[in-house]
Amino acid sequence: MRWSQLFIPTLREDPAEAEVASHRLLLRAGYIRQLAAGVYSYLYLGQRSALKIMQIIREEMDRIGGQELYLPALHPAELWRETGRWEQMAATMFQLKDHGGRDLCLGMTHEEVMTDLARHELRSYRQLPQIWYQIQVKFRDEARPKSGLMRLRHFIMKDSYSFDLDDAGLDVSYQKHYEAYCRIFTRCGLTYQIVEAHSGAMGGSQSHEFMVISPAGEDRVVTCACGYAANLEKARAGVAPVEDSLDSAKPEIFPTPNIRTIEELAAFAGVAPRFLMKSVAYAIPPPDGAGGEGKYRPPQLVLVLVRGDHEVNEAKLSEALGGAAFRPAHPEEIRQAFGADPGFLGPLGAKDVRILIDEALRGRRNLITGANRDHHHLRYVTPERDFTGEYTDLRAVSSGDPCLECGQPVTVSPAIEVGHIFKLGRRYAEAMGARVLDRDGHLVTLVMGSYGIGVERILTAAVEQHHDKLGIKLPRSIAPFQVVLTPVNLNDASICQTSESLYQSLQQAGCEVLYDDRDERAGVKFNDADLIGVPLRLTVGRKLAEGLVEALDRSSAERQDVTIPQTPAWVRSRSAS
RNA sequence: CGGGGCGUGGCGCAACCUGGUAGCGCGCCUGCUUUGGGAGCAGGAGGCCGUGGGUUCAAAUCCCACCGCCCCGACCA
Repeated sequence: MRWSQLFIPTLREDPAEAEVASHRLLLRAGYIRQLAAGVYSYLYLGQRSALKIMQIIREEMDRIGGQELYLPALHPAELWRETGRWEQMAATMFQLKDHGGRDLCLGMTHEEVMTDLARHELRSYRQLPQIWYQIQVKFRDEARPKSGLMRLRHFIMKDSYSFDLDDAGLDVSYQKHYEAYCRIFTRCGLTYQIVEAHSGAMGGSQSHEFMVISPAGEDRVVTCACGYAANLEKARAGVAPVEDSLDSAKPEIFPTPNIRTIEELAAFAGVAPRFLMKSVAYAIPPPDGAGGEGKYRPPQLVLVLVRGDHEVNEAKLSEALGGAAFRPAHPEEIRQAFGADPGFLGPLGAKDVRILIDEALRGRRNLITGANRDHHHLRYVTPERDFTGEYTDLRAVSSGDPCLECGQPVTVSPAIEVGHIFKLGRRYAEAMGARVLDRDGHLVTLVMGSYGIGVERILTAAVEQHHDKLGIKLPRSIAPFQVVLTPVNLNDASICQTSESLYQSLQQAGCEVLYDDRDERAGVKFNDADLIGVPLRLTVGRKLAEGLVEALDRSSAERQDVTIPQTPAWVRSRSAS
């Protein structure tokens, strides 16, 4: 392609709204332009990269026997009501009405549509297993789109769904996806980490996420040198033992005027935060309609106790509460149940409150905690002796905690989620009646898996992992072009002629070549080439008299002179497939 | 949804506080010169100052409301 005829709107300056590197560079390099918050147009270069990513995904999905479909993005509400997700997902789903007032939505994922297809068409165990996938736009009304292509309201996802007769079949389909995903992310040039994941609102028994460690990431992963890796939502770790005083004193109230935070309390009491017990109050609202007409039912309050220097992990809390919806308790509710303001709460004397105690507090004694009286705390509080509750794992792991597998300190790192695989089990098939006859002629419910990859997130993560001050350094496999041909001065007849003929021969050799035939000064061309991230650059100029072009590897900065006849072969030897 | 910031030619910004015919850099167009890391000179095009209302002789500027975008938090498949 001749650059002079292409639309590659590079920007000399950083756009003001872009903060993270990938967002800034993709805008500057002319890959994308914003239409609205979380909605982007993919321009020529961006689309070329996206198509390469999608092709890699397609090849690897086909390789595990996946069959590509294309399903509607516009869904009738009834389908989502069948699984209860019309209401459950309402906050992030684009819901709309047609002229006749019928409820519709824009698909945020396709479990319902795929399962609908399966229940209508799959009749017999002989048809199983099936893996169906699509590469489709998804819509999510994100509360807060951000960081360019990192969190979008409108994005491309490869989503696949497996249908098996039994759990053993699902294990096989899941494993195939696991391996396909490894190949996909490796081929895209990403350094990634596979972590145990929380399956959240998707439901299901087992789940892994494919994460790219990056400061721009929104997720947090816990990793250990021994290989343990998990999403922070799910991660577990040990705690270093704490030496409590062996004093057998009874709880004793003491005044703590205006001391509301753990830090203030620790300083005031002259002890480290690990000797404090933090009390966090949550409320579980009663289900709608419960309790009869007009009868107010207060929410169930839950007091979560963690060590002073620990944080509550709400994903774990959700699990501990059996998936019930919960929220931080309101100040009035707290006053009602505890008789004190937040900051002075504790487990002693709380009325009608369920108490959950983090495992890290097991066996501790003589702790300091709130007295349920404003401006007062208690010391010498010992769990079991002074109060009781349910022990469970509720805290967020932090860097330095000992790994449960090997005892070494774990690390918490920010990461970009590029892929997620779930064992869904029978949840959707059961709700929607997707069944087949088994060998014995019995109707059995299908066992499903669901597997997603964010196409834009691969591009974003690749830019985050591969860039420098000058611009993008995309891996060859997903770069929009393999090589940029840069004549230093087109007014020089021999440079011009050589470049033209080199352009022809590179094309004939099957190289994806971007020919910078613009009437620009060399500096402009070099800077643009560096910015847009084409892996190889061929400079036609100074050394032409010796019959040489200068080759540059953008990534390694390695330079090499190549004779003109050898150039196409040299490029091909360094190009992706 | 809570907190903060910002909206002025394509991009980055100034003018706003202290009201009086809108300016700078980059980019764009034309010509000449130049040509290996974002050239020089000369000439030129391009702006409902986010939207609506109000105050005023007069509003980009002051007041009110709304919309949009960004950041932090909450939320998140």
